Amino acid sequence: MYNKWVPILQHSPLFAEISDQEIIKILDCLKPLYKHYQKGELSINNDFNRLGIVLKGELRFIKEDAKGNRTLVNIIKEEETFGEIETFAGTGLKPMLTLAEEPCSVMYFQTDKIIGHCKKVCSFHKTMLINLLKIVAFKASLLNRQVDYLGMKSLREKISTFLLETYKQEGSKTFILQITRYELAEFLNVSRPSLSRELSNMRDEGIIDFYRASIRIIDIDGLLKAVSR
Amino acid sequence: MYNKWVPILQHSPLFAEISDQEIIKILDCLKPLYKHYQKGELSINNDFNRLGIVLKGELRFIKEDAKGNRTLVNIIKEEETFGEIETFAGTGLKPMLTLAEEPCSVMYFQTDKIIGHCKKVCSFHKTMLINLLKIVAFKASLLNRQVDYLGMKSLREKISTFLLETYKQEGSKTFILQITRYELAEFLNVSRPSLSRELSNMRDEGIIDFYRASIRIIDIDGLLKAVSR
DNA sequence: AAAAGTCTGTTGCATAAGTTACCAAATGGC
DNA sequence: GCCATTTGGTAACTTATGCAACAGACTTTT
Repeated sequence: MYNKWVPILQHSPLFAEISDQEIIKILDCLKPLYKHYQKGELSINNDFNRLGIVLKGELRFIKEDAKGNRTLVNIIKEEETFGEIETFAGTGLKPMLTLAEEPCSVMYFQTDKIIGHCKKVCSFHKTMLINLLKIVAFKASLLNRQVDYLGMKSLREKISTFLLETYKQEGSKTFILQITRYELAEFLNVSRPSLSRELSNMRDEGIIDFYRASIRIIDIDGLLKAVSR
Repeated sequence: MYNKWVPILQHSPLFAEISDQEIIKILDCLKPLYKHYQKGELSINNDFNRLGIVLKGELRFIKEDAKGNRTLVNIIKEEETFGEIETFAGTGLKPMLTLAEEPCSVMYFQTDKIIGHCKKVCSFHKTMLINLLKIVAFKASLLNRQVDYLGMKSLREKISTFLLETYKQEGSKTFILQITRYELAEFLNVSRPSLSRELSNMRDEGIIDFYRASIRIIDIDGLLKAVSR
């Protein structure tokens, strides 16, 4: 019954280092729920007491406020998990909307079955816990990074940090950004015109040069100066 | 040798649901390093590949930028752990300074010993992993909350959210804040005068009343209006 | 009780960033 | 090749917030 999904689960970080046979055993043991969302289906996810993994399609998490304004919070794609943090932190959960743009299949694991002290201490169960630990830690480190960015006082500092980070990653002073201005502005939590304005200022000061997505860092020290508050 | 610290470890979330005897077994198995920091000792923590737990005293984590400005990032107290996120996420670590204001004892566990596939799958080892998972998930949920606050566009929204959160928690429209204005301003990532100014505005609008640490919510809808963007 | 220190509110001023709008350059469909 | 759409830069204007400085209320020390 579950076997159909093993080839997909196999590639999920949740089942890293776990063989096909073991995955089947785990599924037999954890008895996950299986849920299918129709194309365009919008549902309220107010039960966060379980760990989800998207098997097929993608699931969009949407926040809706009292006025009915909707904000896209997250997109979970195939093989990715969601709900780990709320589940294991045991903190209050914010009910959210989920939207399936395309048909979407999801498997849900009950928390207490994962965490519960089932006395048969199977080694693959332990591996799964380690995988979960890595997944949650990784998400936490992403949040950490986001907190760092959001906490910066000036737009100049945000931009400089971002460019230095990209530079370090790319290994070259010239690179092509993989995100649009709008996305970058959203990530830095500023408005797009403000971002463009400040980028232009930095260009006028001879710190960087750019044309659309391609950026060239001219004066590294200029960037560093903005970063070291 | 390790036994001395068992009464302290016992109360740490890392060893929740684990008996004294089992703790000793775990220590025997994981062979943690033991380190003592002198009063006032300042060291560079550039080796984040291990999980720390403070046994005695407290350890301050300090960020230092190129210009030498120092910012207090975190204070880890007795029985609390640190370094889990960086350790298990396997992400690049930011070297930080650690400062022991008082004499401070710390135990370090090597990551690979916790995560490594030692074939003896002891049940308490599994419990420890679950505890770790909960700790990291909880820290992630705190980060989540912080991201939410930092991402808000207006100070009014930040204050309103904070007051509504406190109201829900306290169960009364009148309560005493347990933090100073300065600390609240820092948490909301605004300047203290700006915070005071906006609080006063809200008072003038009849939404709240306050005197120093004591706050009274008068118009819940006024708060909600600011929250629902 | 006086003095010193801390916490908080208030004000005026400077400024960074949001907003809106518009245009140009690229991209993609037909 | 042409039109529609997306993406990005710019400018004028408004506004929220930071900053610096001061003053009053409370707290602690002596």
